[in-house]
Amino acid sequence: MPGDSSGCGRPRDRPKPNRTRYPYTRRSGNEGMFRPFRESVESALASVLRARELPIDDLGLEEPPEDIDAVLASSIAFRLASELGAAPPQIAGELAAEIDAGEYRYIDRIEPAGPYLNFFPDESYFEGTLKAGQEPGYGALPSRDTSVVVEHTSANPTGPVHVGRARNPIIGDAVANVLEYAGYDVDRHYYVNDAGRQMAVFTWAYERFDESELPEPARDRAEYRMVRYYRKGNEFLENAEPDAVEAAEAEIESILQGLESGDEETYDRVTEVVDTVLGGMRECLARLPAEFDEFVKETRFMRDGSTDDVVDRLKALEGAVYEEDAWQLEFENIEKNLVFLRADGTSLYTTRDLAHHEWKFENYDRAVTVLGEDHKLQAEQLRSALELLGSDTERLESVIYSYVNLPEGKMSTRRGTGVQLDDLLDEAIDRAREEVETRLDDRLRNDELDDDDVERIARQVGIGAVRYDIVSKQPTKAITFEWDRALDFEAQSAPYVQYVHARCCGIENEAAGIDPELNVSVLTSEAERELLLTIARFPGVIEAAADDHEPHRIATYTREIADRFNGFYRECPVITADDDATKSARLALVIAARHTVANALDILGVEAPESM
RNA sequence: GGGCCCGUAGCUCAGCGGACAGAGUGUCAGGUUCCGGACCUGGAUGUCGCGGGUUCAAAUCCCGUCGGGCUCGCCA
Repeated sequence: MPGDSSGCGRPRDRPKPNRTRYPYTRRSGNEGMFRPFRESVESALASVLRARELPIDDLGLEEPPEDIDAVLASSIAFRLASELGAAPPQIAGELAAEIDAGEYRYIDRIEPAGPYLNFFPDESYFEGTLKAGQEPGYGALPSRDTSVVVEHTSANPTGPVHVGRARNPIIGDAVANVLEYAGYDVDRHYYVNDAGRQMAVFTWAYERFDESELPEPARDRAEYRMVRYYRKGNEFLENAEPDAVEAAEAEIESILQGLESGDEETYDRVTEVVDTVLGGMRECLARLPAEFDEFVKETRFMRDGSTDDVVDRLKALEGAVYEEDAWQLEFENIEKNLVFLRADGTSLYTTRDLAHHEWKFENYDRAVTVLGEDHKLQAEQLRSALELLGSDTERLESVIYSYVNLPEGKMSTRRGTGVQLDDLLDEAIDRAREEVETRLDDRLRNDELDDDDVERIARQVGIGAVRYDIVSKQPTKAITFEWDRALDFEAQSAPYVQYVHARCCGIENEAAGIDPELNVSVLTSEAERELLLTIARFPGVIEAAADDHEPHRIATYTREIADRFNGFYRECPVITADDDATKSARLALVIAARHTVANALDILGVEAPESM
């Protein structure tokens, strides 16, 4: 949906925080040749079908199997068989003969292969790919002039980020990245649940208990110090004398009421706790790194009156009922009612989230939310309620992931069970460091890594491996966390791809006296051609991954291009090639491959080391 | 019990209407006087959970069934 749908000042006017990870990409992109080639194929097919007065709504386009070096194929002949009363292979042959490939850009020839039509690229396709690949921003698609807010993580500020939730920032960051590469104007939001009962309990506990009553924090950082109050408070509420619990509940209730009525003093008390804990959590997330343009607090939508407004409009809806001392909304296709106002007049999380999402719709063209599968029902209710309130919910999309569990069960901040993300990252870095050090002795390359390099590589490889492991799988698949599996650097992992990038850098460094040249006429070997074809596909992969919010496709692609590059590396020496023309052309190919790998890794949030 | 998600090689996973179901790992056998061996080459390995159906074509869509996860709070 191009263009502006609700006209309004967008937050993109605000200065963005410094996200230093993206040194060159996403601004000066180059979309390369794949999509233009596909357009040519589409118009070629459409034209021949139109001439026969056949429908053109489904061209049956697909990518051919690996052993066929066509860029695209069509299975249209199957669909026409009954209508034309001929066998698919015959139809394919006729169609191929009726299309004059010369009339269409980038298409060299069209060959029937049984029932299929294969579309082969001409030299300009390879030339254009090599040229586009020279640009650091290769792969990034043209601007769509459409703003998207990606909300992810949004973990309650109750304590350290544990691995159970780690999928959220990792998937969320990659979804935001791939949308950015696909030409959307992206903002990343963390929605802060600072108005719920959990925060009232936390605030009460923080004020009620003294640090001397608490155990040592597991780590010297804000959220680790603070979570001790939260756990202590919850333990108290479960085990203390009834009178004491009652008094505590009264205090908690007064905090909730204070927030609801907009009491400044209450707000300040809660905010102190929220901001302190959140500050620590941000430091943890920054290690991934997952950074945000804005932390949006739900109290904002209570204080500005928009939640009250939503409540009034909900009450006026046909499905609104007052039952069992609460205002509820009935849905046609969801069994469970949405309770949106308690008898005491306080709102609920989803009520505030409705106001939040209306605000998103006012400020962005589209909204994507990354959330755990346990929130799925709530998300469906939210969508339906928004629809009833008059929003166009086509603009809202969810990415659902299932939780990472321990072999022994769920992780819980409140109970203090689970593996902290900090611990996982530390362990990953430690194991990566060991790996670097054991490999130090038998490195072929003579480039003297110093201690800082070792530390850098350990961090890039260790954190990269954790991210890659999570982002490379479909989010809907359940994961049981096991240390050795999560930290396996062999397998299909980040280091394998990172190594290709480092190899490219190594070659480029050695190639000091050689100038890259965009001369595909000397890149004739199968390995060179296949690498170029793989590079050419990159923008198409980005487009598909962005359309479906599936960053794991980028991870699959990184393995393919890494395989292709290693094949090229084996067959085709660059520095020691026979003649200068070959050296220069191959160097250009290495550069294109490096940009492609770097940008694919960038989308995944994995660093691309120059040496390792 | 109702709803949703997942079930593909021993293990971890791609593929999600079309050309013989693919990788990695593990296992077996090999490869570096040559740009980075965290690499590469080759062999072996599958009732795509099971049973029906739709289709010219099903791992892919539909129905049923079994196994696992999530969910069905005036929590978030």
